[in-house]
Amino acid sequence: MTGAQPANDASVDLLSDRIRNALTDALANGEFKPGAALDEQALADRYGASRTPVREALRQLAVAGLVELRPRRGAVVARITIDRIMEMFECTAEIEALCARLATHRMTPIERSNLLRIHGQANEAARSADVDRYDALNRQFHEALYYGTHNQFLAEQAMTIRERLGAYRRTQLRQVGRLGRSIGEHDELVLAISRGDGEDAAKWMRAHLLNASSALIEFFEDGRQIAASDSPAP
Amino acid sequence: MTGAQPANDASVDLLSDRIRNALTDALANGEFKPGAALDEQALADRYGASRTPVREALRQLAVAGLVELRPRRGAVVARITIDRIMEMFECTAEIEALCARLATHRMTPIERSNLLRIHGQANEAARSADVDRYDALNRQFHEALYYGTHNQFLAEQAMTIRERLGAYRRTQLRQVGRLGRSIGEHDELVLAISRGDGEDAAKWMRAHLLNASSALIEFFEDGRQIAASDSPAP
DNA sequence: GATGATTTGTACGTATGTATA
DNA sequence: ATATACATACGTACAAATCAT
Repeated sequence: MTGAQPANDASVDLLSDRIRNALTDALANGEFKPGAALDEQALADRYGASRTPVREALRQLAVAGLVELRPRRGAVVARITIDRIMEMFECTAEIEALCARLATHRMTPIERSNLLRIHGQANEAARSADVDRYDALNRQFHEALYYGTHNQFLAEQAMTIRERLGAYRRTQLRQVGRLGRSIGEHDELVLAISRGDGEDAAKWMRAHLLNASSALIEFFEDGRQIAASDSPAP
Repeated sequence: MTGAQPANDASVDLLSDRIRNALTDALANGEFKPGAALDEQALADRYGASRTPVREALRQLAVAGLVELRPRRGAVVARITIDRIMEMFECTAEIEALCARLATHRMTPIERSNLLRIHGQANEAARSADVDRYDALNRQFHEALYYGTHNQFLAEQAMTIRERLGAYRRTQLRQVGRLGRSIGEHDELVLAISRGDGEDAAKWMRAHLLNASSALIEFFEDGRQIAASDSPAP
């Protein structure tokens, strides 16, 4: 569960790569809170390496948008505003809607039946309220649509954005009732695909993700902060 | 002309940043051919620095997809197949179509009139067959649409992809007749936006970029290779 | 296939700029 | 406001792997 970098993923015998992957996972899991300082020496100690590969990993993560690099002032976990999360959700919603539209016409019969199988399993997981299992199947479902576009580049873009939203997506699924509604939206999406109606599939996918977005925003406006703000008192 | 990295673009007093920017430009201009080896020491000499900042720059460019990093075997300019370029063009076409649709409804009057102004200037440049000027205005035109979506994240995504296609886009514009057709397509797009018909604007934008794609493919299938292949004889 | 040359990957040292007392 | 402490940025050194012969 690390990335959509094109090649290079093969041999991960480089320290800097291992550190980058470890940090990516840690960030996606919310292990480091937004705004938290990422001290090079501390990370070097944590991974039993010198500062050099840590620095390289941090620079790479900065390009991917996961950490913020302030020249000569160190790296912090990317601080993110609610507005930006909303922007990211809208972007995801539109790109995944696009994937749904293209995949509707391009999936092979095998891919289509695979999608249905995943959807069925997700339904079961939802009935037994197994959030973690549903989360995993949900990801599989969306990834099946990415690759169903038969456009590898687009699929990578979609994956990358989805990964960046990962930490926020999970909180949202745990809201009461959200899981059931999510399944319902998938139902409609799958029906539209089966009908071969790409535009309608896109519409349902967009609605699905915008609903998830709304759920998240409500959740946060119920008093919680997103970033552990460290800005000084005015 | 450097990038869509969120923050950090402010103070470029870091050597690694300057080198990264210089390399980005060099790559976009086709100064280094795909598949060409990027020797760390050679680049360090070229930029009057040590290998350390060069390495950091290369790692960053690898995340952005501009160079390919083979562990312990050095970095090469990202090799790209025609299929992948087609995928990238389709992805750009769809994402820019999306931008056009959103921008149609979201641009402020000022942004709209600015778009029209740029379009007018591009028309002039096209009439005088000033390809370089047209190229610059064309970029402004598309960027105006990105930011017209009022979704900063989406705009950054669009910019990043556009940059990655930069080196290939230019060759395509120099084909006979392509420039005139490009203007005609912009005309229709601008009309649709003025009418407030977002769906139609999206349609024209998609067509515009897919045409550019076709032009490029024909160009390459006329005997030219994309990557200076260095694979060994079979 | 073995050996030498070249280049990468990592560690470490030092200077410069930033934060803090 | 000045000085001290500290983290970063860059350079250099060396080990290990790749390549060329």
